Amino acid sequence: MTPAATAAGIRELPHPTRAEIRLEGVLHALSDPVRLRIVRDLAADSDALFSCSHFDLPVTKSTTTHHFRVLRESGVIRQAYRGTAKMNGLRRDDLDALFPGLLDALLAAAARQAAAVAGD
Amino acid sequence: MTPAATAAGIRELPHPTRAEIRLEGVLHALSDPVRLRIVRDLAADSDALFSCSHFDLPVTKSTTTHHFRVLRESGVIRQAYRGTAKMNGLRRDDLDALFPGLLDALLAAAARQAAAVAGD
DNA sequence: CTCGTAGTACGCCGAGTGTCAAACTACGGC
DNA sequence: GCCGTAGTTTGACACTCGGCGTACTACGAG
Repeated sequence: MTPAATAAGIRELPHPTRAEIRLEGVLHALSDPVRLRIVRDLAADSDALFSCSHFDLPVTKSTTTHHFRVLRESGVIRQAYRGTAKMNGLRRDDLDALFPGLLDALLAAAARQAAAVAGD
Repeated sequence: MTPAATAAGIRELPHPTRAEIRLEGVLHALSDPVRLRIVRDLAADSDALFSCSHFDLPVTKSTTTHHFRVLRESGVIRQAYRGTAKMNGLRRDDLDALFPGLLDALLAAAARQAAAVAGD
């Protein structure tokens, strides 16, 4: 069925506005290893947009969809359809405006921890 | 009973070592409004230690205990007994060493959001 | 039109979370 | 020794989360 979906043929994805982004939500979204990894990959190429299938995640498609949804609903990423693919991009501008320095500190911390674990 | 507790009369609280602190755990600990508030209060007076009862939290004592435990086990705070009271302090040195700039960015973000909500 | 690929939706499950009340332990003061 | 205060523990509850499979809906290629 998907009631309001087939109406115009355009599935609008609900994104929180910048003002609606909650710090707790962002932290919760980033407290999952899979999602943290997605964000790190996304941040590595801030300009480029990646499709969901680009990521080599250790979970199934439905779980992937779930994680991307959490990231989108918490305001961390932005999603847009392009053909059958769905492109994902970091909302760096919004996050930097709301919480200056937070994203960079977070990414640096994640990179640092990844390096520590690797060299363990 | 509390087996190894009454032995010496000193209840040692298990803290993760600096190397054991995981970024995901810290983010998860801070993704709860109650715990984020505790950390903010703690950070306001980094030198001072506060007892659990010092905080005016909208939850019962047992829930408070639970939140403090999550914070301690994730490596965010350090706890020590002093008489019947349990003093709580931020592990700022460890966190700054592990994730430079993260705590400051987090606290600034929390303060910024609190101000935005207040002026809503 | 048909088919394949990309992603979604739904339901299910086990595990974990936040909350509470109630019973308990520990310490200090009387 | 007794009592009150501070905090813990336990068990219960509703809820959420992360994971899965399956069935489904788009869109593009042929």
